Amino acid sequence: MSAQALKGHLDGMLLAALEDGPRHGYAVMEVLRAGSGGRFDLPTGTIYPALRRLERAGHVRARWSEEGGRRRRVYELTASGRRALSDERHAWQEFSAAVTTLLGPHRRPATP
Amino acid sequence: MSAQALKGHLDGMLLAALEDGPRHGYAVMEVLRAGSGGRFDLPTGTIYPALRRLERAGHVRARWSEEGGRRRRVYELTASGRRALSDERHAWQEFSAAVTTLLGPHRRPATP
DNA sequence: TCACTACATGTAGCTTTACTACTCATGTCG
DNA sequence: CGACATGAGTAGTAAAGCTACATGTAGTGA
Repeated sequence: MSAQALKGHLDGMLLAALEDGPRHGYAVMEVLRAGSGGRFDLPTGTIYPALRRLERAGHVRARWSEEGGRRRRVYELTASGRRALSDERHAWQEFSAAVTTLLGPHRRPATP
Repeated sequence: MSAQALKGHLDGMLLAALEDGPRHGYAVMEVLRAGSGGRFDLPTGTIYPALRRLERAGHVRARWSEEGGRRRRVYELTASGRRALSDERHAWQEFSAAVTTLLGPHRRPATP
């Protein structure tokens, strides 16, 4: 997977990972890894700053939770986050359709 | 379209635009615009540096052409460029499948 | 007990890549 | 003549993910 292939598409996936309920960062990381068949095995240096970005943007709300001596930062979608997710889904459909069209498949010239 | 949605995917599309024969930069630009239904209306500041990048990488070969007082820089795929295009197509399929899976569609909870 | 691994969060600095905002030049159409 | 499409290019900027690190707890196996 190219280094910056997911530039601009990560936020949508993070929001989607939070759609079914609040999750903490590490869990979000595993959702991405599992849901992509291991292709998106993102380092913590990617995931945590991205979540903070979404928090600053008002798309998620965060709180600390302590369970069994384990502190976790739990993120939850806001209304704005749901709207953003919907927008991202729409944008992704348009984007991926356009790229798929432009990228081929290679139609080899007819040999009559 | 999000500002840097195509980070990392542009090169493949440029290579694809050159697959059916040599083209100059401006023509490549129009292939992307037309082929995306107007969604990828990229500024020259994006397209020309990108083509030079591909040239440096050895994926395209460039030459000057003069027609009717109009100088054009014509780009052509190299063997390495064809390999790269094939790789990009494969990477795109994996990538887009993973994103599509992760992004949804939203399965709303059953209401029995 | 000690080491190692999984869990859990985070930051500083780097790199890549596309975008903005220009410059320069020719041909054509009103 | 002026505006616009064609055609190529650069300098500087911003964004976003990655690398490499720091920090700490809990569990597991030797």
